[in-house]
Amino acid sequence: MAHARTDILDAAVAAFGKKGLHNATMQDIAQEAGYTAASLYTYFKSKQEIVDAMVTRLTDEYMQRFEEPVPSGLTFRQRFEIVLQRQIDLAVRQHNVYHSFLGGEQEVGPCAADGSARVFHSNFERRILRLAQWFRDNAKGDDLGGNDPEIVARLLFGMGFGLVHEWGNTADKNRPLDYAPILTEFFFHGISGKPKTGVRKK
Amino acid sequence: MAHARTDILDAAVAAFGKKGLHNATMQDIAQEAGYTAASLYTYFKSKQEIVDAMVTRLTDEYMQRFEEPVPSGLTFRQRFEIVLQRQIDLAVRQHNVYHSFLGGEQEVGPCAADGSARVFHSNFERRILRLAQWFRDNAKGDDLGGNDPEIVARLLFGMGFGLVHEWGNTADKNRPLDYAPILTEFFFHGISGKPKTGVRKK
Amino acid sequence: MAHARTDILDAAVAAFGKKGLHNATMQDIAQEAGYTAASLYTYFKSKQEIVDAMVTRLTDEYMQRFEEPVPSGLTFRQRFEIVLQRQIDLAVRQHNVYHSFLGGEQEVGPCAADGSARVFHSNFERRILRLAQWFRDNAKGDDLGGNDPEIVARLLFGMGFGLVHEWGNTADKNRPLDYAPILTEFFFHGISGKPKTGVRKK
Amino acid sequence: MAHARTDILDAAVAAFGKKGLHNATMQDIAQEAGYTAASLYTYFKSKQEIVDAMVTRLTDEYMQRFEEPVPSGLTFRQRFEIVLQRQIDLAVRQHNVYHSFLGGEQEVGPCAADGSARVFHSNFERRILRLAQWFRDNAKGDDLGGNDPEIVARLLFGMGFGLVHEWGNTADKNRPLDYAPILTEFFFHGISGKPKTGVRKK
DNA sequence: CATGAATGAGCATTCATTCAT
DNA sequence: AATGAATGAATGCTCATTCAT
Repeated sequence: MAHARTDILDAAVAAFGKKGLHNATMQDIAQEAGYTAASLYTYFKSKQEIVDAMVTRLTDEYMQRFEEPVPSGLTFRQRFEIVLQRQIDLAVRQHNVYHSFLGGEQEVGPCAADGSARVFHSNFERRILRLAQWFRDNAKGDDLGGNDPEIVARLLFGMGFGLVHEWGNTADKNRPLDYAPILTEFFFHGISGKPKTGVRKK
Repeated sequence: MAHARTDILDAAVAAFGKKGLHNATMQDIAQEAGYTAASLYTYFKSKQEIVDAMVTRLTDEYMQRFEEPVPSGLTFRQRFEIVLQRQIDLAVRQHNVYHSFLGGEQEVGPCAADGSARVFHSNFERRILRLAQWFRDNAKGDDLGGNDPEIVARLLFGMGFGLVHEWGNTADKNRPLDYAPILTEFFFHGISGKPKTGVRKK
Repeated sequence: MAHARTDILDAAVAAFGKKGLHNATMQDIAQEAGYTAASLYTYFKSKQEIVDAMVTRLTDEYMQRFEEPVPSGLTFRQRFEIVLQRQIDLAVRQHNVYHSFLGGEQEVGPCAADGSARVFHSNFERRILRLAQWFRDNAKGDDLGGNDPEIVARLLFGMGFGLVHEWGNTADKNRPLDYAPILTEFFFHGISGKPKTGVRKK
Repeated sequence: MAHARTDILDAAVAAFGKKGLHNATMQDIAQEAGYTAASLYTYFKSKQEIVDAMVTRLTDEYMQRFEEPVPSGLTFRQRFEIVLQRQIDLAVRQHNVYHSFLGGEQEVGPCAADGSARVFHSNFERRILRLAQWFRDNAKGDDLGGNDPEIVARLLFGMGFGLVHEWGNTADKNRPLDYAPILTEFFFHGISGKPKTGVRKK
């Protein structure tokens, strides 16, 4: 049942957020979901599958933020701010798994220890790449100041990560979330700030 | 013997880099170091102690980069570039543990079960805080454009992390490492780049 | 399930009886109980908990022998013989753990290393103390010949232990068990035996 | 060197007294003796050999107490008291290993686990048997009231053990040690005490 | 002789996973 | 569909013992 899967995934998010990917046991997830550990296997074939499903769902939400339409006729910076805000909102919702998740701790399944390389293109990377793509799709002309979209994506994503990181271990969800303006301003002009108008800067 | 401890720590870095903090067993570390698992206990009391020692060593190296003297008479930006370059060099050397390490995977030590909350101020945070302090010590007047040093530190550290992140799973150490100029330029002026044009700026 | 716990405890008694408290492994107990070692953890949290439960059960049986009612209107010596016989019967049943158990091998639990002295008032002592209490409750006037109940309890318990001790390493359960009269007679009159002769004792 | 062996045996007594036969490691013994663990192997082939040597020494001391001459012309009871006092003195000196030692914890060597029954005729038993022999050698006529010497030995030895047992876990060596009269009186007449003279006992 | 260093053999314990009910 | 019960496979850690120096 699709509904049960959703519940379990939610429980997994909670459990992983509390204890980390490894320390959270099937027991933990089950408890959080109101099931017994054995029952989880009705819906998922293994712990790994739960992790994968959770990761996919998390990533899908992220990817989807880029697909949602943006009002037309806006400048690059305006579109940037809209999408940025969306992602920050998402990060807030995901904050409790943010680390376990983005850290991309190289999962090595019980039997994968024998070196069978796992193509685990980290979520961090996947997200950055999608962001880079967004830049390519949206930044025209000199919008990026001539910078490589991927580099720019890395820088921006990293900034967001740095800003958001401290939430990781706290339950302080009430944090002022007006990070969008800070990020935007910094992204466009660095610490120097926008050269406001002509003669300024005496 | 101090030398054996160093070897083991190096082995631990390698093992953790390959398999992650949890998946790497004492066996793995021992093998990497040319010992048997039991032998490690001659030099470290537990796996946790190895992790701690490794973390301490890694963090110490980082912290030390800030202490090393900088030629006098330089502008803020010049000093910034010097320290930045140092840290990038370090990151290159540490790159294989960068994730396990910075991710700060919420270690739940064997004894943490009894609720004694371990104030594990993540390394990520610790480093950011040190960087913020550097800004406070070195940025005078309008050097930071009026921005909060901690926020700025978060943004910069995050950028560096984003840039460096992709190294994590690769062995490609031959990467062009001229990230310093990119970071510097971006840090000071964002994507817009330095306002080059004439009349501006008085 | 309470029944499985009982089975395991029985198995533990057998295993500890054969190999001693330390030498008997979880494997041994499991085998004796028809389980695998891992399964024991479904019913007991640790080996120590098995030991504790076993000790408690053993001690409870002993203590209970004192609570069971005794026909009224009997002399001290008659009551003594009844209770003594009960305890001997119990000792026969418990004989295979008698030593490991009574020896009270100073358990150093895994966590006792931190110096938290465990007041492990040995079972031997506990039993003696209970016996002393029985004397206090049942011996009136000159019944104890003016002797300290605790001393008397020690002497009696010791005698029983000495008599029963040889069973320890043998499977010879068919031993003549008419120890009660011997103990009783000795307890009351020592080797000299009851002064039978005529005029004495009015 | 015989002297080193003695020191090590003393250390073993101390170590075993503190931690028990199993919990005391070679390390512990070595430390107590002022050696390193490896050095012990210069003098003893194995831990088991240390245990055996210690046991032998302890038992020898016990046995010897019976060999020492007793003034001639004494009554059975007088000789009894002398020998008893000697043994109590010894017990005091040995008290810290008394339990581990007498309990005869069925040592199962690392490789003996396969059930190869070890004929470990417990020290407890050996001592009792020696005591029984003493009775046979010294009790003439009706001295034992017609009781079987071995039974009597068991009872007496047990009494002594019961009396002495509480020392086990304490360091209270200053205990009043006038147990000899108590034991003697009890041994000869039980709790009833000696029928002092004729008409007594109205 | 003494020991620092190293190790093989074990052991308690955990956990993802299976399966009969 | 749900679970109680059971377990195989690991893993961190301990310790008696060996041996080159």
